[in-house]
Amino acid sequence: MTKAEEYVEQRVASAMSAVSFVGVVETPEELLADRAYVLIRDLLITLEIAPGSVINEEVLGRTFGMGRTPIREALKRLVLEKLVVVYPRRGTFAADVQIQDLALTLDVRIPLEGLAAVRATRFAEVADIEAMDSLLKGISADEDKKVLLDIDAQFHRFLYQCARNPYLESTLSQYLNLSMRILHLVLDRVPNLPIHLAEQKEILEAIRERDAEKAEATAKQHLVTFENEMNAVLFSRD
Amino acid sequence: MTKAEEYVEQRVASAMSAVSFVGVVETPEELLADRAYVLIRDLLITLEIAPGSVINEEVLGRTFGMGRTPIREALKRLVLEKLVVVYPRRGTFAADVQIQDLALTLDVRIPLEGLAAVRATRFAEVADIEAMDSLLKGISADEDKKVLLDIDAQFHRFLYQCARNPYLESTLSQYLNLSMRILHLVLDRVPNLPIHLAEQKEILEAIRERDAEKAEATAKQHLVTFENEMNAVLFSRD
DNA sequence: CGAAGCAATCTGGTATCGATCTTTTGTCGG
DNA sequence: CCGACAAAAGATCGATACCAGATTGCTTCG
Repeated sequence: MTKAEEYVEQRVASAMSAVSFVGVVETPEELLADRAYVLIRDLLITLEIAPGSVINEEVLGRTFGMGRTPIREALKRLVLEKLVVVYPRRGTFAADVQIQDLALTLDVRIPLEGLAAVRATRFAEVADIEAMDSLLKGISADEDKKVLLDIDAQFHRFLYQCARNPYLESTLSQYLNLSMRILHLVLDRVPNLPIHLAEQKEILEAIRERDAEKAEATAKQHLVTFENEMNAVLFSRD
Repeated sequence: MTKAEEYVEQRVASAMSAVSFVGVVETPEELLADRAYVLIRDLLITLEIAPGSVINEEVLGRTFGMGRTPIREALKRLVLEKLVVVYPRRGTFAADVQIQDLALTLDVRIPLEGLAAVRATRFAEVADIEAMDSLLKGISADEDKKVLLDIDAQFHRFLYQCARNPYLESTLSQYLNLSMRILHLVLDRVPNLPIHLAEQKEILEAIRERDAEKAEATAKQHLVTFENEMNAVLFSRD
């Protein structure tokens, strides 16, 4: 076993234990390919599999206790989401993170999140809004960064669901994954996540008031803020 | 072999012969899975595989002269694009076309096509614009509907490429596929495709003049026109 | 006529073979 | 002795064939 393999296996093992309580051990009811997808995706997003590193199908399969087929299906899916790159008959790699990709993905995300916010003002149910509201209110700004990040992702997924458009939801989810990966990349250098929390409360308020224009504007602004912060961090070091 | 299988096989065989001149027979350089993806996708878009009909992996594999694995990978990809539905351990089916899906997909497409048009005004090269222009000019409005449809798709793909954003391009391509499928559904009832040709010329003109605002507006309007036409046809029969 | 059981069928997953690319090693020439 | 080219070994994904699990539909028996 090479050093790269050992590294991956070690990282994967820790991730497995972290999610082991989610799925029941003795019931392989869910599809192995789906399980593999979630596991590998999270390893990529959290950078536990570093960008550019080698991904070996057999090693992953052995680590997860499954064959190569579910792994392959998961990887093919991740290729479409641009988190993984496969060079035929050569190897599979975690996709590199290009700083220009931040701007490219946000170009797409910004109008779509705006659309999602507009639709949410029409379709979000009061109960959902209140649930999200209490979640946001229950979080103080001095939480752990990982927690704040998780809340951030939850809020966006909530927004996508409230838009009641499965196409929009799945497209935006993919882009959120890409953004989360970039965020993890500079996680220790990003200064203030609390501001995101405030902006999210503002978006939620606009949805509650059924103010489509305000919801769209604040949702877009939320991403612009994010982009500016990222650029400040990314280009200050460069 | 069931009747459904015979039907699919027959349809597939005709499609194979239709594209056989494209790929060289003796050189399996390209990946079989990619070839299978394109073949099956086009069969779905052109409705040669009817919505709701059964898709049998083995039958497709035999028809294409390959095993089940490439077919499986292609189908998994098509599931993500929502052209195919798989019920685990039960069967695979061509996704149904819901009339509401037209509005849902266009909701997403409209802002993104606008974005693509805006970006195209910045990044499109003169040579590309001229090539597209001569293609559009060379087509008269009384061409065969299938030809006009193909031109329409080519124009959109051209727009996506000129936007110089691979994320945007791949996302929009998926939505274009879905739209093309709906278009094929009502192909014999849709009245005037020539108007699309005129609108496309207008979009191209805006790009040539580097008028971002006009390009965005006309690109969006192009889709609104499409939506109105579709709705007129779809709901008039209902 | 209804329910239980069996057979057929299809996808999910594994193991294996094969093709291709990379790397290493060995040889030859300078 | 060193460098370059060539051949062979290693590694990885691509594809196939086979087996297993699950669901469906039919058949048969009460």
